[in-house]
Amino acid sequence: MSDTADFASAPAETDRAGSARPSDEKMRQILEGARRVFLADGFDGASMNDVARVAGVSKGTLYVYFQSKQALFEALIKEEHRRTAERLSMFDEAEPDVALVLKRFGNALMNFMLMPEHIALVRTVSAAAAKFPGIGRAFFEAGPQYGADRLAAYFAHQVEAGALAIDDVNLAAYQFLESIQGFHLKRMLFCICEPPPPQAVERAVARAVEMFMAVYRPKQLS
Amino acid sequence: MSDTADFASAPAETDRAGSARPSDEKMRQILEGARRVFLADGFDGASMNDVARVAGVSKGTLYVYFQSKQALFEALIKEEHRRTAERLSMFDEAEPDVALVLKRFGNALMNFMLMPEHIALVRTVSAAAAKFPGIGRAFFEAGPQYGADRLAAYFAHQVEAGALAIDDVNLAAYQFLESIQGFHLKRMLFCICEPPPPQAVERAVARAVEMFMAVYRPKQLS
Amino acid sequence: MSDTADFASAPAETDRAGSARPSDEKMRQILEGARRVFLADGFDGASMNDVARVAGVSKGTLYVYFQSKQALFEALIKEEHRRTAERLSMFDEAEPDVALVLKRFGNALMNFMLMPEHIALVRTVSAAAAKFPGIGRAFFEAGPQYGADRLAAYFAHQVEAGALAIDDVNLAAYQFLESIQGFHLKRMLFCICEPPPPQAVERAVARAVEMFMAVYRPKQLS
Amino acid sequence: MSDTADFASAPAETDRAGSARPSDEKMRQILEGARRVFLADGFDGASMNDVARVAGVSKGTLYVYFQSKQALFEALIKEEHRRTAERLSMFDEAEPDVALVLKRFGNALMNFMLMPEHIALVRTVSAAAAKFPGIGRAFFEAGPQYGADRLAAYFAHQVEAGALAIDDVNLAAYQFLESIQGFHLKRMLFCICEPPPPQAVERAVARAVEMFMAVYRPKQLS
DNA sequence: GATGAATGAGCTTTCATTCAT
DNA sequence: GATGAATGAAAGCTCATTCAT
Repeated sequence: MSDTADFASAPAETDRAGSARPSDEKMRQILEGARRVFLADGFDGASMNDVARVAGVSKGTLYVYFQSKQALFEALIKEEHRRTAERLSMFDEAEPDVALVLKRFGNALMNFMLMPEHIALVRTVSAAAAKFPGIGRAFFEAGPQYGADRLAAYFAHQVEAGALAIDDVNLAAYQFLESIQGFHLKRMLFCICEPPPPQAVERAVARAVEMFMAVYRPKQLS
Repeated sequence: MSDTADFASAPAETDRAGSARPSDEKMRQILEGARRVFLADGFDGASMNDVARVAGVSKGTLYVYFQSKQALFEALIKEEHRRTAERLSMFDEAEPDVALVLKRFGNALMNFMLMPEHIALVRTVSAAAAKFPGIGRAFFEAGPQYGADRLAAYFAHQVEAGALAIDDVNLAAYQFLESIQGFHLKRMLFCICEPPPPQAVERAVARAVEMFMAVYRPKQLS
Repeated sequence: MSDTADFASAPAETDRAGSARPSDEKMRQILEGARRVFLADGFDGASMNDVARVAGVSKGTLYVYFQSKQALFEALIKEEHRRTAERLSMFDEAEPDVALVLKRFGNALMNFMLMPEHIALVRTVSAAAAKFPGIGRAFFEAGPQYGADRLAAYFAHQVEAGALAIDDVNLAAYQFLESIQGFHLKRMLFCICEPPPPQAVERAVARAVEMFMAVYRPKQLS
Repeated sequence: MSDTADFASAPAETDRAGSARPSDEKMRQILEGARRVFLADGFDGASMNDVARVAGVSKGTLYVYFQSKQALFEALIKEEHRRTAERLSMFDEAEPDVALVLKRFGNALMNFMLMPEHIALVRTVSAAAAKFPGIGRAFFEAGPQYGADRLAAYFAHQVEAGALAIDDVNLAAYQFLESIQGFHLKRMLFCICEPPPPQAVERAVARAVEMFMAVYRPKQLS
């Protein structure tokens, strides 16, 4: 999926029954330290010294687990992809009220995306994308694209069931996603403010759903 | 407007007859060099050495015009704000076809925002926003917010004229802006691809306008 | 013989029936790895990591057999002394044609000394001699000096037998040895070229023998 | 003549009337520091930290004058070549006593070659030759080869003048040079001892000249 | 005995910044 | 005003060595 090396320098994993070997523990410490430092300072701004200190290991140990700063960064971003993708919840296909499903989904998505940690990730990855295109691409595919694909699939089901009237489900998915996120996400990306109050988010989602339903609600029932 | 120093160290401008004095020339060279280097490498990734070389001046000269790397960066970003704001064209209030105005505006906006240079600016600023909040805020205000305000004002006029039916013109402005940009901008931010072909952009704009008009076209005709 | 530690940390050798015990095997592996790495990279340029990898043992094992990098290096050089000394073949005392004996010896010596491996050893030892005088001395005694002593002893026999007329056999031995080696050895030491073709070596030896015989052939027979 | 870069990173030399610009002074300091440190510790054993300290400049300054450790080392060795070649004195073509000329030359050569500094240079260069073949080659050409060429030219003149009978002047030159140097040079290379007492050197030279004259003195007197 | 994870000092190199000219 | 030589702190990374298993 990506053009970058994959944990290449990690100590060989013997994979015995999932027991936490010392190296697993160190690996977790290192990635956690890297997460804190890289997301706060960006790739160029972070120093391996800081990573080591925050992770609570020696500088040398970092290089036992990862070949280079870049390799550690890439491993971290991949780890974050995984988490990101896992956070995208399922849609309740059984629920007949499509607007309700979209509202729930939209709110969950926003609560996740506006977390300072996620904002930091977006910032860091987009900045790094100029240097490491593979990282940007992998993140996009695991994040925005993956989410849009899932939503489009949901739309396709609902269209089949007669609950929505959409000619291009992919386009509709992107339209919906962008219309909820855009405003608050941009504000936070550029560091305008603290996360907005929940009501503000809910209102933004509600308006986006209204707009969406106004356009894509089946017309023929009337 | 911003909490950061303002060209503080630039040589006093005596502004005689608008003729290009040597220091103006140097200043322009430096900012041009800074633009090339900072936008390519980010704040942390850029070195003053590179800036000096690309600008064609000595390293010492940089510090004659700007107190520090940070001051130079801030001056650069402010310069870019100015250009950005200037690019946001006026709306043709006289044109009765609102959809046509929106299409023209949307296309012009996208052509500008998807330029690799602008993408680099967005990346650089959002990354820097974690370190220099003032810079992020200033950019947001001069860019996205300024554009949204102008669009909202246009909407307000059209509502007054009966050409649109919008209760919250600010929200409508953001909805419109995000629904055009989101998809392609994100793809480029994460380095997915070259600028999309003009047709793709036109199609995205057309769809956004359709959606917008479906929701906000005055209903009284029925 | 030398002022440096002597295999101090090697596992005690119980020497049972000469069978290859595991530790003997490891020891051989380690010394072979050390030989490859130290002769290629020099003492400072070599890393224990590389030695371990090339030897096919773990880094820790190195320190089971040798106290330190320096101790391993010294052990290696001593091992090489032994091989070097063993290579210096006997002289055929029975052969009446002294010139023939010298030619054979000279050719054998040169073939050995110009082997890339031996050149690497000379380079490495002479460089290390500044840091570890004992190593340089031991090598000199086991190599050049040992060879000269053997040759001088042969000369003494021939003088006694009336086949040569030499007043200072030691000096004569050094003169002979240097006049064969010098040119080609220096060229290879300074990396001028691949080993010279056998004919070139044979010619150099022949000339040296001629010169030697011209000076030291007994004059009174005529 | 060599395949390595030539003072590439040194500040541009404006070469005005040989006046000592500040950078010339620093350059000399740096090369002097490098000489002390590299010749004492070898290329790998030396650290740029030590060079800076001994030279009395900051570490950063080293990199203003030389791109890298390797570049500094190469510049140093080239500087030493120059000195070496300059030390090889002319032969007194007018002196009719060839043996006397050879003795004087031999003694001067040995006094130079056995200086601890020169020994250190030989060690360092031969060790470095494995890593940087260009350096070894350049040194060989500027040193041993250059000297042998000069001596061969002198021989050619004397042959023409009837003072010597030599068929291969090149070979004769190498034979002579090696037979004086070999013994003492090797002893010092392998760190056997302090420089030998002058008498020992004179004796070695005298014997070499005797041997040489025995072989190459014109035979037509009989 | 053998391992390899872990260390911290030290390596080469870069960088933002200063200052005499 | 403009320069570029000089700096020292800090960067990424390597290494000889140790120690629990």
